[in-house]
Amino acid sequence: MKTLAKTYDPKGLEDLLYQKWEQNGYFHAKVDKTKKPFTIVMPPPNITGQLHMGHALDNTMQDILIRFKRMQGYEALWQPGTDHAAISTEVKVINSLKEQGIDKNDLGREGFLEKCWEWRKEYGGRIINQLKKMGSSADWERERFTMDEGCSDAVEEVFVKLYEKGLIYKGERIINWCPVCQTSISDAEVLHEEQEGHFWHINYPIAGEEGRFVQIATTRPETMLGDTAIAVHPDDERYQDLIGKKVILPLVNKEIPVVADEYVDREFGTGVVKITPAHDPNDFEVGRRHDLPIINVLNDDATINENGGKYCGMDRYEARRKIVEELDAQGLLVKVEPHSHNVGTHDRCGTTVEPMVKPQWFVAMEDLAKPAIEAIEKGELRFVPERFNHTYLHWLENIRDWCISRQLWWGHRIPAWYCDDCGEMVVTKTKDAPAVCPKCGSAHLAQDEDNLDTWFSSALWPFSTLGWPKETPELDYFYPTDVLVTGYDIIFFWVVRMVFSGYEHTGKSPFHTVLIHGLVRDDQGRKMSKSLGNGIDPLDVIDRYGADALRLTLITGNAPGNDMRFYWDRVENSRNFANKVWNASRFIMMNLEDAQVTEPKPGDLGHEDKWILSAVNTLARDVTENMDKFELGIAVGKVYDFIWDEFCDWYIEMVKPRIYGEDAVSKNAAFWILKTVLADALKLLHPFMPFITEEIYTTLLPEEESIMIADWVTYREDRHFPEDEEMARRMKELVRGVRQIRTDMDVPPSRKAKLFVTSENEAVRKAFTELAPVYQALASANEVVVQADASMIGDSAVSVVIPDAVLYMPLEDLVDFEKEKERLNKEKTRLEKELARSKGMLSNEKFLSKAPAEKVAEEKEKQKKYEQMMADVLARLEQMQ
RNA sequence: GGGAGUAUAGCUCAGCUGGGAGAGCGUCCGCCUGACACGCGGGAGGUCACGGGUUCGAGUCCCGUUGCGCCCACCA
Repeated sequence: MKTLAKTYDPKGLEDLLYQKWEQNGYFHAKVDKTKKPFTIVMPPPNITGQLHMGHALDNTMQDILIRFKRMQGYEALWQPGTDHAAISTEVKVINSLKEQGIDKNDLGREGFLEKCWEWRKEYGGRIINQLKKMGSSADWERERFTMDEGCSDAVEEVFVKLYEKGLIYKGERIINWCPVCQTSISDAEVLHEEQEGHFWHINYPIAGEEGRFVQIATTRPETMLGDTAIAVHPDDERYQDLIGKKVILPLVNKEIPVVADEYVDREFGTGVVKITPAHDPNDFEVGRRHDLPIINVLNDDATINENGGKYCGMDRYEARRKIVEELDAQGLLVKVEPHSHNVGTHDRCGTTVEPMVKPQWFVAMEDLAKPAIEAIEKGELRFVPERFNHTYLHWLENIRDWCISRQLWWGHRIPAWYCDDCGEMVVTKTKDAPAVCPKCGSAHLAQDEDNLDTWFSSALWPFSTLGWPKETPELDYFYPTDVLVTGYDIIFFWVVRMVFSGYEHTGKSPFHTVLIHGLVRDDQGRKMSKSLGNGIDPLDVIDRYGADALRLTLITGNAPGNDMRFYWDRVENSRNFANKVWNASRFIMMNLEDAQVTEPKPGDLGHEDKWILSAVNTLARDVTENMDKFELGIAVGKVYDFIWDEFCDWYIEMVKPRIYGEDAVSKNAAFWILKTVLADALKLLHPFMPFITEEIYTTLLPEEESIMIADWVTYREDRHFPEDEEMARRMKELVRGVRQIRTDMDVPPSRKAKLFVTSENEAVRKAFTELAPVYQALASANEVVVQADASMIGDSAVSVVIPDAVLYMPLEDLVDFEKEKERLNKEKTRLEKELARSKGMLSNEKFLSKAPAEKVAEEKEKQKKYEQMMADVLARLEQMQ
């Protein structure tokens, strides 16, 4: 048997164990119809990514569930992979090229893509290796990439299919444009932040009516260059005479009409709105209703274009200043008010997005959203915690068409070809791309320059990774998957899109449960971010405290859906727990050395043995229940408490005398229990702390190959001993009482005392007699005498009164009678309070008639005990007079 | 403007279907007791935000108030 170091050192060990697991193929799941499948798809990390606390939490939760199910006998597949992360990667590669003095455009599309693939080759595996450091037991043999052949085929399959159904269309619509990234982005990628701005009130002269103006208010004066109307509410009395007339657009000096539209809020501003269809989503709609021209005044980089006349070439903000200045000079600026309003920014770069009208590709959402909404109602999909059902539904019910085209190079290119000669468009898979135009026969065909939103491919992840659109055995067996684990910030981007894609393409929800977690924040509650520099590197934590400690820290006391803060103190505590487990095991194995342990006969088990056996049995049942309900924090908390408090601080201390004693039968029983309970506890702990449990388990049981393939602990009726659990409770109370006395009386542990236990109850006397050695160990007693009454005990003793018994501790000269009386009086006060409460309840007729019978019986039982204890306390006080 | 949360010990947070107020850290006292000082034993510390209600009984359910962040939203 290996000797174990005094403190647990995870360094080096974790990597070795991981290698062993991987080499033995424990992570690999196969199609096995004799077993039930359990599947989780890993949210694919970006190839540009570095492991952060969010990944650490997300993957720890998944690993816990997978390991738990695997031990329960499921064929557990954790399907991993990485995401090409279109825009993130493209930006990273552009920047790294820039450092080498290379411009993306000089390389051309092909050249640039080569660089991207090089990047992927160099960094794409980095985060996977970091996930392995966490102990993630994903099936790496099945690792996929969103741009690998299969996933790309799935993307084109879906695109063509949806196009043919009319659910994908190309159109001139208003979209969100990022002037820095120079691409369109979807609504989900726009963050709204409240910004302090201004409200400029401007007079627009009414055409043909010298000196008459109409006042409008705007927060973006520069867009007036693209105004093609102004609008008032059709029922607004103030402006009835204006409807149908024209106003002169200042600076541009062009006549534009006054239209009436319900969109206008009479109460807001002046009740007159300038209409810029090219640069505002609402105005775009108004423009459509009134057939207004669309004048785009911005270039892709948000400078004013040639439609802006003399402002052409100016930046949007510079133009704004200039325009305001000139309006003021012309006396058309009425006033400027401070005004806070929401500004849309690009979630990736923070740039203020500019709504623009451009030809883009869209997914029509209305029909697709319907089954995804019904999924919740039908119970085919649920969120944990449930409140996220609302978040999900609300978004789906108000969904707008999804802009899927991106002006990027890295990613899935839109599979559409145009004929240069006749303008015909062909949408088909790349492998079926036409050589000549099917309409005019021209060979001048060019593929659409745009790419797809990166989420278009991740939306298919649960089934594309399993082989779809091919009907693979994996797809048949592992799909639909079971649980999806992700943060609440990803619901709109990913979860929603996976669900409607699942229904549309496979007819099923891709998973039945979405387990949501929150953010890991810093110790001040701030988001961890690069710009703040407050991020904590999980690898650094692992390096200092081990992966098990990090995992335990992330899971303990964290409720689903809630954010948590990261504290080094808590990691330390986790590390301490690992060390505790290590040392308890070390102690057991040291003593077990050379011992031939056999299963004891039931009659050879002591109360304490049956208690701890029963306790771990109950624990297994409870923990399993919590795991089934995804209450991971509660589950691990129970294992933690059991190991530290019950097993280490009580049971191990209790059996020390037997271990060091001569009674072979009793010794064997103790050994067997220690070994059995430890093995069970390790199994229950394994999903949370895989490394340390593996190391100890295989050392404790050298015949076992790995704890990963051990069976989960299940509840056994034949290991349920409620009487012994009760006995243990009583015993602990008594021992705590003795310890309290020793502290109160300043009795050093070195001074051992004889203990008397008196009880009128014969069964209790018997149990205490059998437990005498336990008391000796736990209460530093040199002898324990059990008797029926206290008559033989002198006055010079302190006592502890517990239900059914009184414990006396003769201390001869050490006793301070006043202190002892004080103690007893305190006890008396406590009991009086309890009795009053109990009597109150039991004299309440409503309680007696309405509360469940068991509760009433329980209360009566309590009262009886209190009364008995009170009698004992009073007797002691009497005795001391 | 909507929506969903949260308010429990000095700090950070658990507390599932209503009946014991808890953990970690911190703090006080005593211990290097033959696994562990990354430890052991014993304490102190809370009107469970506030006001109502339902109930025999509420931190736990309902309504309202206040504080705090969060998400969504096209008021120019």
